[in-house]
Parts: sequence; structure tokens; C-alpha cells
Amino acid sequence: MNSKHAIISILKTSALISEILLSGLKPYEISEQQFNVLRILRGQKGIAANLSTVQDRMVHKMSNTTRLIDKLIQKKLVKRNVCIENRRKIELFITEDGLDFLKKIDPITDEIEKKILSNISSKDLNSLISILNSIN
Amino acid sequence: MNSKHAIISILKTSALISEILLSGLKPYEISEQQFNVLRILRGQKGIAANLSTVQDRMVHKMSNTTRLIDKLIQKKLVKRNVCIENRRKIELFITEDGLDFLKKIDPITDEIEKKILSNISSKDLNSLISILNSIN
DNA sequence: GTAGTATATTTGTATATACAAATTTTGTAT
DNA sequence: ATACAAAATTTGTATATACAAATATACTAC
Repeated sequence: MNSKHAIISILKTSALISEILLSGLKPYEISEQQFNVLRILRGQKGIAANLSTVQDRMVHKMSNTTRLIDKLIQKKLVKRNVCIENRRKIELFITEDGLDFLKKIDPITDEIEKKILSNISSKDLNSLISILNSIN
Repeated sequence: MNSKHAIISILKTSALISEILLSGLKPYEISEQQFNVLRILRGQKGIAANLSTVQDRMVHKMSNTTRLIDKLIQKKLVKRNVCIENRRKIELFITEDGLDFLKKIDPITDEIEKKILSNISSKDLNSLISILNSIN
């Protein structure tokens, strides 16, 4: 009974957050997934990431990360090299343009995220995080 | 700081749940959204639902519910009539086939949902639900 | 009743995602 | 070395979703 409620609450809340975030990203012409990948690459702090690493860390494990990254490369936000030690792998980096781009968007998403959670006490926020983390 | 963690936890948990549910639905060749609409129509208990009503209740407010419902009609799981009092509106019903179909899938999703949340105490489950509901 | 506006849904088209098969490279056993 | 299997990514194709414009009907004021 309750599990059904919980599941629906999680899915609905997530969909709501995605919609709000997406509308914030829209003026910048970047999709939620592209934005997500860009932040993963920034998190690497200069260390190369393979495609499969990126895929593992993505929120949505999608089946076509190659083409998603193609888009980011077209926009010059990401660079792609073939890995020398293992030519099957590729190495992905965020570019300077990519870092600048994120810096521009950071305050917007920060504000959206705070606003969405503004009703929640910080105690509840911590409970929420720990309960959710015990699901994964 | 914490809001970012919470947001990511919600999005990731939701994506995980969707993936697991989707893999459970796959043998039945129905998408998560189609399944969602079907359950909304069942919830109407025989009362007609308009397209816009369905859209409002959907987890993901998508822009093309017409074609999603076309698929359900092709499969004979849903019926569509033009509303007589207001010919702009349409009336949607779940069919007997649709009800049978859901009855077949219910135990599967029930089990998946329980399994996903099996680590969570019922006290935590209630906290989770109430915190999430205060976001929407 | 006509014009203008609002409502509800549908359609055209572009983009995104899913799935399976193909490609390229590497590792392993013989 | 050769054949075979595994790993990492890419590509072809089908389906799903997003967005804007179009259609159809109803409502309102004049």
C-alpha cells in the first residue's frame, strides 16, 4: 500500500524537478542530460573520463551517450580523444568554453534547486537524503 | 549544498525506479507512460476522463498525449468518444481488455515496488512520503 | 448573427532516446 | 601466430517526446 504511494511520490517529485530545471536551462539550449554530462566532466577536474564512466554516473543510463556527446562537441563544450593505451576507449574532457558555460548556469540551477526545496526544513532534508540513499 | 544533494538523490532514485519498472513492463510491450495512463483511467471507475484531465494526472506532463493514447486504442485497451455536450472534448475509458491487462500486470509491479523499498522501514517510508508531498 | 477570443485537441516536424547489430581493438588459449 | 571471445564504442533504425502551429468547437460582446 504505502510502497505504492512512496514510489509515486518519488516519480512525481522527480518529474516536477526535471520540468522546472529544464525550463531554466531552455534559454541556454542545452538538455538536462547534456547538462548532466557536462557537470560529470567538470567533476573530473581535468582527469579524462571514458564514455562508460560517464554513462555509469549519469542520472539516466541512456543507450546512446555517443550521440549525446557529439552534441556537446559540436558546441565546443567537450573534447574527445582516442585513448592511446587502449584504443577502444575514448577520453572525454570539458573544455574552457564548457567550464565558462557551466559557470554562467550554476547560479540559475542553484536558485531553482533552493526554491524547489524551500518548504523543507534542513532536518527533513537530511532525512530525505539518507532515506533515498538507502534505496540505491 | 544540501539542496543539491537532495535534488540529485531524488532524480537518481526516480531514474532507478523507472528503469526497474520498465524492465518489468517490457515483456508486455507497454511503455511506462502508457501504463501510467491506463492506471489513471482505471482510477476513474467508469467515469469518463478528458484528455486534459489525464494529462494533468500524468507523472510526466508530456506534450503529446493524443498519440500516446492512439497507441492504447490500437491495442484495444482504451476507448475514445467525442463528448456530446462539448464537442471539443473527448471522453476516454479503459476497456475490459485494458482492465484484464492491468490485472495481469498488477502483481508484477507490486512486487517490484515492494522489492525496491524493502530496505526501508515503514516509519521511514511515511517520513519519505510526507516530506516529498510537501515539495509538490 | 458576426467577429473576436478562449478552450480542447490534433498534427507536422524536429529532436531525443531505446534497442539491437556492427565495428574496432584487446586479451587469451591453443 | 591464429582463432575466438570479451570490451568499448558507434551506427542503423524504430519509437517516443517536445514544441509550435493548426484545427475545431464553444463562448462572449456587440
